[in-house]
Amino acid sequence: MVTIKNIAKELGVSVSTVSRAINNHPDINYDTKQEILETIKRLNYTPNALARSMIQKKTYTIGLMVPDITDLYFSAIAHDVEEVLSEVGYQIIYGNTGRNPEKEKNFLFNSLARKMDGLIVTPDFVDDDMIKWFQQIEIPVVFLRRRPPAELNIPFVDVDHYKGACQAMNYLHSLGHTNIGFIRMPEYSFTGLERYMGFKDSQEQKGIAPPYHVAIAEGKGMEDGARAMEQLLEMNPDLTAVFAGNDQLAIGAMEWMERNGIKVPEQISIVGFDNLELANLHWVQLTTVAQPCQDMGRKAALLLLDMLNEKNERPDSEILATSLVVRRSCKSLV
Amino acid sequence: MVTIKNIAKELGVSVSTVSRAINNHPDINYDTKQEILETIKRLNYTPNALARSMIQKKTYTIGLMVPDITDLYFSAIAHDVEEVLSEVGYQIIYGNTGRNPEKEKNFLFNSLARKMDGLIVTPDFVDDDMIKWFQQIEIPVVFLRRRPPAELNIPFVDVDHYKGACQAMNYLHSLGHTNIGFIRMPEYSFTGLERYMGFKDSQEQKGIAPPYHVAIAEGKGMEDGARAMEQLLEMNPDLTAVFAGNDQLAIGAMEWMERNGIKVPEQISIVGFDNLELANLHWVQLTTVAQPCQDMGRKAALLLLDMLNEKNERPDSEILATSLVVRRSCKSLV
DNA sequence: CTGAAAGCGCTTACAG
DNA sequence: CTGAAAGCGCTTACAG
Repeated sequence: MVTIKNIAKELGVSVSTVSRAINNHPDINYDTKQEILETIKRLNYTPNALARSMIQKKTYTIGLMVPDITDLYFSAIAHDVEEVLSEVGYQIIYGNTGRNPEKEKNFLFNSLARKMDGLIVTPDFVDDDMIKWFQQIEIPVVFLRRRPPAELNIPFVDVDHYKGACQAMNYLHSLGHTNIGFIRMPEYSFTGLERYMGFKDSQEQKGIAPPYHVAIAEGKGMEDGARAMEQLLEMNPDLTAVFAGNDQLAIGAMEWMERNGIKVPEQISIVGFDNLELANLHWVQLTTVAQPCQDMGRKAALLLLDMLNEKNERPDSEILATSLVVRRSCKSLV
Repeated sequence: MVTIKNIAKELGVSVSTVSRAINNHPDINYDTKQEILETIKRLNYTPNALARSMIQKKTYTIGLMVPDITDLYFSAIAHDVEEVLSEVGYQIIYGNTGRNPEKEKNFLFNSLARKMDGLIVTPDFVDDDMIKWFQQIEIPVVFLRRRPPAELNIPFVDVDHYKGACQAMNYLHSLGHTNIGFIRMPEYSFTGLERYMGFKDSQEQKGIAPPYHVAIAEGKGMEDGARAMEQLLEMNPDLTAVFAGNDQLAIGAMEWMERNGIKVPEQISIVGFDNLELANLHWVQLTTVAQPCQDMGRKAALLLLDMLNEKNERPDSEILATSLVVRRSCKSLV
């Protein structure tokens, strides 16, 4: 492997001089620099980023920890984070936790050992130890789609799931629905919880008394939505509308209804959340709550950059607003 | 920042001893080791992976370069690659090229500077310079979804797109279709080209004379499929079947037909490629060619591991077989 | 079992 | 403008 030493020896100069040529240092003779640059090219020399990082205390690597890169949401985020950060010379070390606490810890601990410059993370298990850990580390961190606990002074970027759910419920209420079922995402899902709170509080504020009919889906996929829909109708055959925690669940529910001869929206109205491309399919035309999926990764990366550049040590968090996309899955009762 | 020196000083031992404790070296007194380990915990010391890598010539990082992480296919790959490799201590440095030659080169060059241990890549621009580059580098590389040019002795993992397309065409032929249109993915797509070759050769072998009616889509999305479908019917109003380069294009075409009162499969049969979850939607029920999406990332990671462990310097490439999934989008003419 | 020393490939004052 | 030297935080023979 060719090193800075080889280049120096080849030309009979010192390694300092070679280093200066590489790093565009002003204190170097023009001709010497040209010669060095040429030799570098000829010998196919690549500076060792590790050695450089050791001295400069900067690795130009950012850790990106997500629960599931396969989730459309997170792949969009990964795309944008990479786009923004690679533009200014950073590389992304990505970790997929699968919501496994061990993998989460592992990734986070490794980020210290590897001296990453910053972290963009979606942690699912922030216990007391984790909180202490986040308090100790000295590199900038941004939370993505998760709100840090009160003890942690970490900026975050998230969508206002709660308000989004309220938008959906207000719409349903405005159409005259009161007997509304809810298909909730699995309990582990933080966003699922917030959306559920939006559902519950909306019903309460509308003066609708419990019990509220909620089916908790086993997963986030379409089959899970179908099963949940079945449960929902078993416990409450009279419901006129369903609010599903995400589009996939909603579409699964629609499929189940289609198979069982229940007409949407004539017999049952349905609203989803996410506004996936799917929701706009001709056969689906699902009314749903859109979240600004494109912006999240970009915003998180920009926040982190501000912190890295010390422009802003503790930038403000961003809570992105949702918007209701009305299509053809709801019927008015009034 | 606490270093191995601090630990050593704290206990009045040498750094060598501390190092031995950390690395489970046998030549160390049991009690000393316990003391050191305890101090490490107390002082919250994390070994510097950069310093270690410099000496050991091993970074435990793998580069993963994909054109678009947002593509379902690549996010599944990224998921599996991470799963397999993180299990044995590697971390993934991920790069998204967006099919931009500059970004591709950048990522590849950086992988040398950062001393990555291996590379799993999907390059779109392998010109002569790139070929030379791949020949020079000394780390193991696996191509994913791309066949390396003949000069390059690099193993790859890919799906047999050509045969898959032939499967689809054979099916259509067996149903009596001969006037078949093809919706081709954009020209930049390598997989699109292979699938197109499968279409063309199948028609030829069936003894069907040109011209073959092909619409090249502008993108890979549903709207692109819709537009292509329109073009296809303009140039050939009599076609009885359409083979689309991927499911999204196929579904876009179906939507367009639905909007224009053309019944699938009564008037026009359609076959897709990929077997996305979408294809199984109740309203879609698209007959399509399934590719073993889960296996690719895993297989590529396993190949790379073999090379990293020097079990096998040049393992065999893997060409994964597709399978036809018959649903309800094709009608028999015989 | 332990420590002193060399060295990984660089950068950065410092002296000239 | 240039070079010698120290040092980043480790590991690894080598000697004892």
